[in-house]
Amino acid sequence: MPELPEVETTLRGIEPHILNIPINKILVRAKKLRWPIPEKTLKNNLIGNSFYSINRRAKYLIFKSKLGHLLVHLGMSGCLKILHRFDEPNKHDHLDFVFKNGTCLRFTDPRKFGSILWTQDPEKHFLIKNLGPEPLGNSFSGTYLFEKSRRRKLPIKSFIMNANVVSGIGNIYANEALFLSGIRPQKKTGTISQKQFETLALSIKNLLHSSIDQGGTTLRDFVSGNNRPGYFQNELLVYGRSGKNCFSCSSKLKEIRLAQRSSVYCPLCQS
DNA sequence: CGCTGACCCTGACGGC
DNA sequence: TGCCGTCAGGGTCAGC
Repeated sequence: MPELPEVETTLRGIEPHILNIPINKILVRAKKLRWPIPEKTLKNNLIGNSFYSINRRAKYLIFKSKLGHLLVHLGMSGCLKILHRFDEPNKHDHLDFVFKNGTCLRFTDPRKFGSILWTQDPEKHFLIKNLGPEPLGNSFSGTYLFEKSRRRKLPIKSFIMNANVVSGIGNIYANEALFLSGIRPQKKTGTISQKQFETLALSIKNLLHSSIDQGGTTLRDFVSGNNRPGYFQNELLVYGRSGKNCFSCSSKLKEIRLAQRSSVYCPLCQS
């Protein structure tokens, strides 16, 4: 399941196989995911047309074509795969783009929390326009977080997981980044110093970079677009390790729930 | 405006 | 073996 590095890995995996190849067929097998799939619009605009680029914004993939743009979000359980020849779809294979050369781009999503949408102007789309800066971009920094955080009372973990503050930090990386920064997930956002925010912003950038380098985090059966699994799960320090010993000080890691998401931290290393 | 909790959906897993 | 409750990597939205 996709966090930002998985989405980036997916982009890099599928991009070489589909750019500038005309689309022959679009097969839609689900009526709706998070929102209804705009089947007619997709067919009217994309059949005979092709994608000239794919970009990522937060966890959205934007497939650009000359008539408009396809917006894809993988939700909790979605993935995109390249098939070099057409295979019979399984239960949760909701959408296929079949290209002129026989390549098939297939969207699979058991939980149907993903999104398939069409837009003329991604920057103005309601799901994109309020997103905060990219965590790997230049405008995301400790100073930015500090200024945005004053008088905020919510837990720091909820703050950095809010896509309007910074886009693309999911539960795994929020837990990991707070551990690396020595900050407890439940600490009130407004009480955190500028220096701590500098550490946190840097931790987030380092974490995401190294995860992307390793092809993302694979839990259960996530497979990137080029069918290679990621290896970052071997490096997780706190996520999924509740009750186990801290790698740094050997204390027993604690788990609490914040906004219905599991939050694991070291009671000694994080304060 | 800021924040919390309910909700969308399917599948896996543990306890009884 | 099956039934039930809980949990899962995301995100929106109503309501206080």
